[in-house]
Formats: sequence, structure tokens, C-alpha cells
Amino acid sequence: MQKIGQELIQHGIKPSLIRIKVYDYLKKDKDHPDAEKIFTALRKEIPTLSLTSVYNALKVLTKNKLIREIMIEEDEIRYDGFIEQHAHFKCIKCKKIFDVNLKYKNYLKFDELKKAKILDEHIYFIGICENCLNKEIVEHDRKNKR
Amino acid sequence: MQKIGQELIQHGIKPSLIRIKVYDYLKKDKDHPDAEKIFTALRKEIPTLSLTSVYNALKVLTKNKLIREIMIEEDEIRYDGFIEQHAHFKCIKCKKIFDVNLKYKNYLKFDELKKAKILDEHIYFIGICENCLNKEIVEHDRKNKR
DNA sequence: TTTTACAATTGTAATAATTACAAAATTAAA
DNA sequence: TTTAATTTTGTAATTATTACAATTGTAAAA
Repeated sequence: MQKIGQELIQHGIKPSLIRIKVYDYLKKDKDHPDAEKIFTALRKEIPTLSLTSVYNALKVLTKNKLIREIMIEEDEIRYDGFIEQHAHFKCIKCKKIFDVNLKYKNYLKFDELKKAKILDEHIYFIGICENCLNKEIVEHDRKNKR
Repeated sequence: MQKIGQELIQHGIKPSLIRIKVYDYLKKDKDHPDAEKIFTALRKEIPTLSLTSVYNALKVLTKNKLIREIMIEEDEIRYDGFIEQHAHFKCIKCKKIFDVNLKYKNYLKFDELKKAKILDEHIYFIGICENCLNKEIVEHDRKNKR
């Protein structure tokens, strides 16, 4: 908690309670939550909390590169408390986003990007996760049972 | 034009005028337009065209994998008439999306995805393109000129 | 050709996540 | 303590996309 405050300061962010709590929450919830989920969770501790404040905190944290926005399907922004290079997999059934470890090459060697300034990069997959696939099989068997 | 109709049929899409025109437009406009831009362009030929119809056509084409949706910044869907594997680079200044040729390995070997069903994958970069970088330099020089 | 059925198109209204903005509260500085 | 600056809150606005019902168009059957 104290340590998180330090981390914010090191990244040029004034460590207000909300910012600390939002960042702390993102470090603990590995499911890549959206603003609403963070809001609902933190409201239990901070009853006066507003959704706008959560968005504000997320914006500041993103701008200072402590967290990352994940845009996969267009109707929501999800947030990731870890900025180390990794990819994502989003299940279209359960909407969960999973981390995917990915040690890939430095793409900057590609001609088209040589003279551009790269600020961010993202790799993601969309599909159906193992768990939801199994559910589908069970469902299918149930319908065709004799 | 006839050929495009054939292509739709081959992908199980009934080749209506709007669907043909939308797909044809996407094949020609390499700037990865959004629905609005397509609508504005095609309206000149088809005065009765509605924006909803453009969205409908784009949905059908996407579902049948003739085109691809590109979600990079959360406030818009851009469309790509080419489904061959490639990445994108979006400039945050001019909002253009560029193609990036990318011959990368088959990621499916990664453990996390072994048992999942992958339907789609996407790689993109965000930054400032060469052209906009140059503009910034010019602007900077102009301010500091002696 | 007429009838019928079905699919495509249109127009309007709804949706909903995010942002804008101004007022209130809090914190830091003088 | 007073003042200034920043953070937080609440409400309203924004806006791309979707839902939906009505209309139009198309193609097959009689």
C-alpha cells in the first residue's frame, strides 16, 4: 500500500487514495476488469466513490504507463495492471480475458514502422476458451441424449 | 463487379447491390474506413442508401470472413477489405491506419491457447506516423525560429 | 401475370460506455 | 488562517452502434 504510493510517485502521479486503490485493485484482479467492476468493488471500501473518479484514475494511470487499456470488442475498455509484454485471449462466450505469454521478436525492424514513433503495441486472440468449449459439448450431449 | 458477386456467393452471401458496393469500396479504399465514410462515399451512387444498411452489410461480410473489423481506439470500428494475415499501425495524430506486413510464427503452440478455439487474432501498433512526426518538427521549428 | 413468401433495406428510436463540465470537497502552500 | 491548486463528485452530453418495425424488393409457385 505504501509501496504502491511510491510507485505512483515514481511515475509522476500524485498518490491520492482513489488512484492507489484503483491501481492496487488492478494488481489483484487478474481478470482484466472494466471500469464498472472496479467501481463496484471499491465502493464497498469507499462509499462516496463515483464512477467518474474511477475513469479519471484509470486515465491518469494509463497516461503514465502504469496500467494498460485493452480494447478487443468495441463496446468496452478493459484494464490490465501489468505492463510487461504479453498478449491476451478473450473468450466470446464468458467474456473473460486471459493472459498469453508471448516472447516475440522486436517488430520495429519492419519497414513500415522504421520511421514512425511507436507508443504502444498489442496482440490479442479472440475465440472460445477451454471451459466454454466443454460446456458446449455437455450441452450438445444433453440435447442428443437417448 | 461480376467477380465480386461471385466472391460473395462463394462465401455464402447473397450478393445484393449494397453488399457488393460495400465490399467493392473496401477493396479500393486502403485507409481502413469506418462505416460513416463508406456510407458517405456510396451515397453518391445510391442516393437512397441508409447508414443502417451499411452496418448491416458490414456485419454480414464480417461474419462470413470476407472483411475484418479493426478495433484499436475504442470509439470506432474500422474495416479492412483484406483478410490475409497482416498487422496494423494507427497514427494517433492523423487517425490513419496503415498495413504492416508481418510474417510471424504460429502462436497456437502457446500453452494457454492449446485447448481453446481461436477464431481471430490481431496485432496492432499505435503511435505517430512519419508524416505527422515531420509536421511536429516543422511546427516546433516555427515556434523557435529566430 | 398474379400471388405468396422471404429477404433486404430503411428510418427512427434505443442503448450504453465514456467523456465533458461545473460545483463541491480536499489537500497543499503561503 | 487564507489562498490557491488539485481531486472528487454528480449530472448531462456525446456518439457509434444496434434494435426493431415498417416498407420495399426479389424470386418462386401457381
